[in-house]
Amino acid sequence: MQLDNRKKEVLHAIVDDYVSTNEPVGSKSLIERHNFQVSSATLRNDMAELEHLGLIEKPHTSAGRIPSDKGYREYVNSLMTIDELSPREQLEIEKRIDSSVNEVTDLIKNATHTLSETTGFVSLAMSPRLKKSFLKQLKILMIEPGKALVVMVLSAGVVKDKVVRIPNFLSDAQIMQISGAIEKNLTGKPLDEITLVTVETAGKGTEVPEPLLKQVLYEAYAAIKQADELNIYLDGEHRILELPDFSSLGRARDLLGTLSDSGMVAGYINEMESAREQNPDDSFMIRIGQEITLEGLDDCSFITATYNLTDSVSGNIGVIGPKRMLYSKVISQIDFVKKKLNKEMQKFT
Amino acid sequence: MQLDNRKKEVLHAIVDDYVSTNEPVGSKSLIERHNFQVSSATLRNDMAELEHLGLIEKPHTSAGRIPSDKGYREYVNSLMTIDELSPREQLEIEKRIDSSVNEVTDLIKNATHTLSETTGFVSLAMSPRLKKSFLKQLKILMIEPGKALVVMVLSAGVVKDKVVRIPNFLSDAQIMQISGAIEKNLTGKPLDEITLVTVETAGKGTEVPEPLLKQVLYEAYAAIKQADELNIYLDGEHRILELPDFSSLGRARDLLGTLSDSGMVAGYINEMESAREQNPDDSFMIRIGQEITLEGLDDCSFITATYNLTDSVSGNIGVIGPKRMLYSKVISQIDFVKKKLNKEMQKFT
DNA sequence: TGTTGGCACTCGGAAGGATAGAGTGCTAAT
DNA sequence: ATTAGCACTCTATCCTTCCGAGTGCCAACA
Repeated sequence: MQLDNRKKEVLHAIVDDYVSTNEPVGSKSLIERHNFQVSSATLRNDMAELEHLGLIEKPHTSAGRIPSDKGYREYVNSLMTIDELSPREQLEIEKRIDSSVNEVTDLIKNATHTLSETTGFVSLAMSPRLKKSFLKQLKILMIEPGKALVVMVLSAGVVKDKVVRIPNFLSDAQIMQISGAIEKNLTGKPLDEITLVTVETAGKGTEVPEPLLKQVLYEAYAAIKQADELNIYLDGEHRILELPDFSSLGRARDLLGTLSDSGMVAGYINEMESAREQNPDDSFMIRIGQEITLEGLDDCSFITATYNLTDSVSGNIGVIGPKRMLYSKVISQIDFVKKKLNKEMQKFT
Repeated sequence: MQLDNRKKEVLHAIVDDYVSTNEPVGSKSLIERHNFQVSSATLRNDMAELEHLGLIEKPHTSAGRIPSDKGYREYVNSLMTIDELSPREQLEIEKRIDSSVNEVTDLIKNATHTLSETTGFVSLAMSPRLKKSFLKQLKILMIEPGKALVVMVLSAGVVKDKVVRIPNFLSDAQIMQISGAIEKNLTGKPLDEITLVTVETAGKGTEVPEPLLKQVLYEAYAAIKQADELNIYLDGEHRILELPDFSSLGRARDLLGTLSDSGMVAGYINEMESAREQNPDDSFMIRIGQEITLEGLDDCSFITATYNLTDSVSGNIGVIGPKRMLYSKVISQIDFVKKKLNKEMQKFT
């Protein structure tokens, strides 16, 4: 994109003004609010040019201009500068993220909630991708005849469990034997290398008769697989209704409808994440308007950062807000929450 | 409330018409849609009377009438008849509630989701009140130095756990000893009779030095207390935006804002539940419009039923919808979901 | 060549009637 | 107790008008 300096400034100013006023911005008000050393006619020429390039557009003939998706994109990529949060703001966030929790999940929910409160938008987080983490412990506890609890401790400091059904007449001792065998043989293996076959092999040494053993092993396998399922934590959905951008109701409905399908959202985030991994420079994933392929999010921007629980185990946290947002501010808020999250997570690993 | 038969019919007809059309209903359209053997003028007199009694009201002078909260109340208490769901509808619900889950919590979430889909409203459930259930098992598992998992199995067939911090240098054997002592002494005690003192007494017999022991016991106590905390499961919040009654946006915002505070909602449901326990005849709790003391729910009705996990352990499931709803239908839907839930829950106990 | 003042033109939104229609309450007759 | 008839009320809708912010373009200028 070849833009001379003044045109860049004009685009910058248009985005700023539109973000703060929610009104299409015209050449005259641009002159009034900013110190351009040229006349409004000159800006009009520049604006015509910017419109020609598809960076801004008119809602109708005799209105001012608003940034297009492409305009926001240019703004985000090359125009804006990101400041650090003020100490006050940092403190506020630090205070809200309760560091006394004992489980990673609670910490993430906490951070998500804080992020929604700080930005005023919908926030969301993806649970850590645990595929690369490995089993540190696995115990099967008898709950009652026919029912057991599989407890797994993962290298990332995460504890997962699942109630499973087992054959009625298995004894406590038998279960412990199986449990021990699995633990002995699978400890240290990354979750994504554990298959049904691996588990069955691991259980070979025990003296439990074949069909019963097989069932328990299958349930253990299912529990392990469930441990690395991804979860989405959403927060502050109601805030979307407070934004003037969504006063149209239909928009808000579509958005909330889409968000209620967490499988879809998780899929999309994964997609974004793999795109980001191509460019490891980007520490944020930013999708603006139509760039988002989820239904009902055309008027939104979707910004996430990647947090790290360990080197190989990461997840995402971010917000969904209107395209018309203070990008630099929101990005630094997400960034700070992410950093705080990373810091707190070290305690668990 | 003294109403002659025709006036009852008139009120009934007004509610029915208003529910189905969402328009204030006038005397003339009443004649058209129903077989009243009298003239519209007569109905006008009746309607004036009903208005005088506060059962219906006019949005403005020259409009038809709409039911007031009191009118809906009268309708719900004495006018409507509740039909069973059709076999088709029953089947639909049976099919949606997945009975293959292994945990009570999943079952409840499942039922809540189904209820929202069937009614088209926001649905919600309260987790079972476990105070009266008793401890069947309690195990403390060492996760790593300084960290342990407290696993509890309750009489109601519920498994709860919590990660807790413990003194770093406690050995596996010491933990097992404490765990065994607690289990031995507290098994069979209802949760609401377990206090910090009870737990501390239970731990007396062990050979673990005092301050360390005390810390572990405290953590165990906290885990037990956490087990009977109440949770709210919400579903289908976005559906509220599809209802014409909430097209005003402000209403929807307030509603979703209130619902996002689950502590508040839980408190309110508990309040309703204790009111219901005074009249054990009522199998439903129905609150209409202003009867609801939660902020932002003045245009809603709140209907819940009580499900039973065991005789003494129960929770609630229901919906929040617009006052203008098909009460009889919604009530039978909730009732059926509740019955199905009760049936499925037997598997767990 | 880039910049500027000037000007005619456009269009949406606010403001102000006018009108239709559904509904009401009241009165007098049955 | 019920009914027909009628004058009255109020909202929702449609039209028109009008204002003003904003535009594009042109001719003049540095």
